[in-house]
Amino acid sequence: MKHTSHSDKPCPIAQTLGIIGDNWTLLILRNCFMRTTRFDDFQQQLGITRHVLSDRLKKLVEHEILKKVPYGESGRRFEYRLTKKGVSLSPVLMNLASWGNDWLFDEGEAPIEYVHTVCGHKMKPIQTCSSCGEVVETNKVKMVLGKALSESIKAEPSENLNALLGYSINQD
Amino acid sequence: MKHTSHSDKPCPIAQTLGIIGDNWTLLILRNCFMRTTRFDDFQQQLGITRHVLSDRLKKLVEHEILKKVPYGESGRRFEYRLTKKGVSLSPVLMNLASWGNDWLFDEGEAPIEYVHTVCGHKMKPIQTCSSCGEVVETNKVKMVLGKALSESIKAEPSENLNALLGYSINQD
DNA sequence: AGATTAAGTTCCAAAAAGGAACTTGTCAAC
DNA sequence: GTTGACAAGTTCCTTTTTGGAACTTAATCT
Repeated sequence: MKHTSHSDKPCPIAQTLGIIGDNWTLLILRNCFMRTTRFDDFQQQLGITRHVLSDRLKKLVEHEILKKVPYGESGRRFEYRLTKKGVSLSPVLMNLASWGNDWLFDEGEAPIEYVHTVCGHKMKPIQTCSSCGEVVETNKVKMVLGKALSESIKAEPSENLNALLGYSINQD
Repeated sequence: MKHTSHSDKPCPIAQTLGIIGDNWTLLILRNCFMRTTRFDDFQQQLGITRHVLSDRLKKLVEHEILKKVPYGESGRRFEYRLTKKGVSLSPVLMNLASWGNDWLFDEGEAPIEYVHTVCGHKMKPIQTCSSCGEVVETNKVKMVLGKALSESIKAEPSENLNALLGYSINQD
């Protein structure tokens, strides 16, 4: 009935996708990271319709991923700027880019690459564990229920319990 | 005119989002990582309509993110399983989950957490540099044009060159 | 003053998603 | 050997969301 926003589910992935998981928002954010700040610039660079752009920017501002900053004397023109919350989406974008480079382009033909300015070399993002610092392999990670969700499950046992227990990776 | 797929742009983020960047695909993949393999299970767990689910699974199989494996005697029933290409999307999902945990829930109330089974502790994914191994801060990364894109830019200078030069991060 | 720019709105047609029932081939039980 | 249930989709119709283009409003440039 109501257009199902994923935001009511108790899953951080679903809720995050409820905010940024549509066809345009992550591209808007990509351009934010590339210093685009103004309405018409987003519109032209992305080829998005003005109506949809307006909606998405509003939503991003509501969720404090962007902030709308007046500029100029009159204060009637605005810049959209990433907040800390917005900047912290950077790993999501970098991993999307890295996956695209790895799987959608030939070796050495990746259209966009990252350079780590600290060491000066080309880089890919590598995931490590915040506890032990080691590189994390996908099949060495388990999902576990946090307090809130495990309580809500106890209160209302659901048929997709299996979807919440953990995961392991299928080969090939 | 044609429904703009982002796939024709020379950007790995846009192309990746052209494949997995719609409202449902990443949730389907989340459930793949949680061992869901069958059509009806996806449908019930996600509450997605069968038609859309069918489309999305087809697309994921075409892009070799999932493979469709017959099972049972008749071979007329199928499992959808992650390929290597699909499994390598794991960092994207983990970072979405980690961002959601950090920003959408209170301390200690995160509904789903990760445990690194090597060290046995709760973990968040931390990005490090594939060259020097150090932790990567967002504002210490620069985007650079790869060969293919810089050639294509030379051939056809575009008004959004600025969108391709690099980025730095806005504070707050 | 007149033209241009910025940031949106409004309106209509086209595309995509939601909802529910229907199909097709298998298996298992009566 | 007919009935019922199941798995994996399709089909059909309605509602929502996009796309495309023009219009608005106020401020700014020339």
